[in-house]
Amino acid sequence: MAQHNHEEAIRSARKNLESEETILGMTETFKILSDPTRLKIVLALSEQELCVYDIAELLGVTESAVSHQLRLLRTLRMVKLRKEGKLAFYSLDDEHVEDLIQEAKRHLEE
Amino acid sequence: MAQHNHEEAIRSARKNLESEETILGMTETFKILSDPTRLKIVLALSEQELCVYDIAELLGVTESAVSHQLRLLRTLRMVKLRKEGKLAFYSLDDEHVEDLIQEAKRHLEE
DNA sequence: TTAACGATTGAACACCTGCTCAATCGTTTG
DNA sequence: CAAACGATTGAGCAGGTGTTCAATCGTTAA
Repeated sequence: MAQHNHEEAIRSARKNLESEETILGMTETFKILSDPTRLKIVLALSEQELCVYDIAELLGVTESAVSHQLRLLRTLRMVKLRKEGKLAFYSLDDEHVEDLIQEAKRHLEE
Repeated sequence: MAQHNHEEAIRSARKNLESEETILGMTETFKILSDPTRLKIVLALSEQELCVYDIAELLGVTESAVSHQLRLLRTLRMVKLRKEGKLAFYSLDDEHVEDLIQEAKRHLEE
């Protein structure tokens, strides 16, 4: 005998879905933090600004790779840029990012 | 004149980096939530369990696609499974996931 | 001015991801 | 039993992602 009402379950669950636009915005946020290089960059910038050269040295990757990733982070307004001579100093441009990271860390610990 | 001490900046920033293992764990968490289909599944399950058929209907995708994604979500212990006859009921297996999602939503709204 | 340095850019490449499709399994129904 | 249904699986494919490499730009130092 059928004990499960498909239509009712679907109707009820639909209430918890966000709009397509909100969904895509949220997945973009998660995606930008889902790459080790980018996450390390955000962590490195959590308490101070750094130039591209320093980030590359710190992470052991080329400046080119860092520059490409910083471009993505800038597009999503996660970091901002300050130019000084030939140096480009980057810093965090969003106070919520660190909360997200702390939450993810908490998820791992338990 | 050089006004920026590269070595000191790098040394200081290194303190904010987590271990490689922690970094990878965090990026995995973000990655699993960075796909629209998977995020919708998690949202749909936020207040009730659902079978694969219902999730597929709700999202307008095939049961196969849902099953593939549920497998990934189960691997990361984000959802758990309860079998009842020929139905497979899935539900959330992590109370931190919703906090992460709320944080991402807050990030969008401001 | 020339050379060196920090940074950026675009193309190319290898790798990964998510879906479709078809086959299959387990359970229930006729 | 056979048929139907819900679910799973694996191969294959199209699209996306992150890095390297080489070329280039802007600024500073020689």
